Amino acid sequence: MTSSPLRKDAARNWERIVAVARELVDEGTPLQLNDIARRVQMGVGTVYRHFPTAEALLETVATPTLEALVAHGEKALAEEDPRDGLTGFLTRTVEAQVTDAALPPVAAAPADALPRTTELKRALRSVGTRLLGRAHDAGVVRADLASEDLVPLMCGVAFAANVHGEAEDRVETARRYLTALLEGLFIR
Amino acid sequence: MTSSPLRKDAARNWERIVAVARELVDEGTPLQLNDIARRVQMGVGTVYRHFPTAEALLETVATPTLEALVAHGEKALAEEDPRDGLTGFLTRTVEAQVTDAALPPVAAAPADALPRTTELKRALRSVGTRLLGRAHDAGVVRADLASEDLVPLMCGVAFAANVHGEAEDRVETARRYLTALLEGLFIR
Amino acid sequence: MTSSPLRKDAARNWERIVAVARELVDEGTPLQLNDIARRVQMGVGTVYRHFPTAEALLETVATPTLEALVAHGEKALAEEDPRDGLTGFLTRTVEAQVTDAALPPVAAAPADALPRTTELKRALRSVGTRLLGRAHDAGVVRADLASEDLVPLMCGVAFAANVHGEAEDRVETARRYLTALLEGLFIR
Amino acid sequence: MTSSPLRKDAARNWERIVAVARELVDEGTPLQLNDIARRVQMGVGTVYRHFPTAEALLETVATPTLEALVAHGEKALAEEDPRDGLTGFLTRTVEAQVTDAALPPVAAAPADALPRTTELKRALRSVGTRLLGRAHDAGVVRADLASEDLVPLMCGVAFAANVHGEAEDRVETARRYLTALLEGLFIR
DNA sequence: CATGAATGAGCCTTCATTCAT
DNA sequence: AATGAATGAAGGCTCATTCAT
Repeated sequence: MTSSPLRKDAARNWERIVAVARELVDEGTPLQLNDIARRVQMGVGTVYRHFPTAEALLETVATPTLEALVAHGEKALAEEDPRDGLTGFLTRTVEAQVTDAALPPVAAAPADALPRTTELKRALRSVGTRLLGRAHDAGVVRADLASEDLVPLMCGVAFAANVHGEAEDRVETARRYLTALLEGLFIR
Repeated sequence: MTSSPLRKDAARNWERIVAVARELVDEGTPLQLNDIARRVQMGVGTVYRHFPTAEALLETVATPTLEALVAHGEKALAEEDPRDGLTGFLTRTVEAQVTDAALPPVAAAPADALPRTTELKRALRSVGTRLLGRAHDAGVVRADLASEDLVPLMCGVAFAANVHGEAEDRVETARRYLTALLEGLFIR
Repeated sequence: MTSSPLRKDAARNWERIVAVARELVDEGTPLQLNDIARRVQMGVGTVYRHFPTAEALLETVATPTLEALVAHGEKALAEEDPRDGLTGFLTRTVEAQVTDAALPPVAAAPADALPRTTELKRALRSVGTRLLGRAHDAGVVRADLASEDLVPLMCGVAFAANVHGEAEDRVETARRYLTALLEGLFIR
Repeated sequence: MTSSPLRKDAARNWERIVAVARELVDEGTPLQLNDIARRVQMGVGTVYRHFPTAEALLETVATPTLEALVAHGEKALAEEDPRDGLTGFLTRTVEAQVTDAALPPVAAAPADALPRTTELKRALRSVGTRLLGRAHDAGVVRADLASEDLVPLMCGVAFAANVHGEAEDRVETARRYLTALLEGLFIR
């Protein structure tokens, strides 16, 4: 009844798969479970057991980033200035989207493959809502900006930066776009 | 032998293909030349003769909208107020992107399939540049906003609206997002 | 009842087609009637009227070379030495096969598309037979060498030279191979 | 995960495919992977998994013959008379080319699909070179005959025999042509 | 005669998913 | 649990040939 040693094996496999998937995402290669199985030297079946779909794997790859964003958001709630808190959070979010190719599709997807993802996205919206609420309460933000707009807007900014150019200054560009947008969202 | 404007029957086929493609685009179905051939009851070869790739067809579908945008842009140059001119143009652009599903992929694509598309996109950027130039000259717009940013930003706004919800209020949402952004772009 | 002016047109078209086909053959491009129609700026139908199949066109392209070979063969009959006559003829034949890419397929084909080709190939075999006959009569050639072997052997030599290398020394190589073969065919 | 020599069932499929391919080759039908899949009653994917291209399959079909030729060549090295050794080897080679329709395209192809084929062709050239070397050393062969000429010449002889007639006496014809050629290659 | 649009069989290839081993 | 062979629908594209204009 002790946790069998297979557990360890399985865990290692899981890690290997995710690691390789991360590499593929980083180099812009579309995730295909067959392809991954070959690269990690496992049977397709094994990969499928761990990740029933490519989306599930992608979401898993994106998870750490999502977690970090949530964590950052929580911290931002401790900021003195509501405006700075919200700004910092949104900036981080946009940077993450532009930096981590796993994020945009996960963030924009209407449906999730993993419960964990749903949970994290909810948590993210939740901090966003709270941060925005503080800003609203302080009267520093446009009244017609709802918390449901935050994610779409961040996706939009990241998307715009990607359209701008495939170059390496996308973070730069994204920040510039976000700055302009925030300028419009906040009340002076 | 003279490259005539297309024979009557061929022209009819061309129209049928484009019409069906437009329907598919509207209902969100991805364009596939084989699929289209089946639907229009023509041999695949016929469709391929008219449109060598799905992109070419998509661009053809998008063409009227692009033309309308360019036309509107030209008119906007006649506006008294540089700010109104630019705003009107960008609004139309965003509305078009949200309204016509053929536009976003064409607008965001780094390469075009048809010369006509390249031409239209160039024309569009051109009016945009001129409208922005007037605004710059009048000192009503952020100095760091370059004309190369216009297209990406409009794509971003439209994308954000699409992420927000698949519902029918996307135009509404897009306008709202654009308003906020413009608020940030223009100098008060 | 006078030969209509269309004749002239048609003749010019015919020439254009053959000229372009020759170019294609020379550059190793496979002959496709559609392709050719585009290049000569004619309707496919026109090309088809002149040449019902690609083979017919290829044979037409090969015709002048075949005629030259026949002509040379006739002259070779006038040579004093039967051996020299045959040798010269075969050398020319092999050179032609290696030099003119239209020849090998036509020579090796079991069936012809054009009567003219059949005629020429027959004429060629005929001179070959007569030249070989003279050599036989003079007792300078292996008894088991039949006139039906001449064409295949020349095709074989050319083919060998082509296999040897795609380089430009194929004529050279072909001559070397033919020399060796002739050494074996003639009696010393 | 260890690249095992193939699972039992997979091996059976492999054999079936190769067997059917061999039949097709023998009856002169061009190899098409889809066609084969249909004939062996397997999914196309299965055939593609085993043989990525038609060439790979063709080479696989040709492999046993190539192996036999190499084996024969090795034995020929043991022959007393260098001339007999070389003659025997070349005869076998030509016979194989005329007998096995899989051989000519593989032999004449400038590039190979399978490493095994490259290996075998190299081995074949190698024995050829050694056999020719012995003949050269014994001074029984034309000085201008290089080992690179062997393959082309054998291909040429086989080709000539095929041109001669599609009949069943091609082996006969090929032998006759080879005899004549050898007569010219060896020094009396 | 010339034109060239239309045809559509036919070939190639990929990939998500299942399932026997 | 792991494996990886098998599947086959699906999509892409070409090209020889016909025939209405």
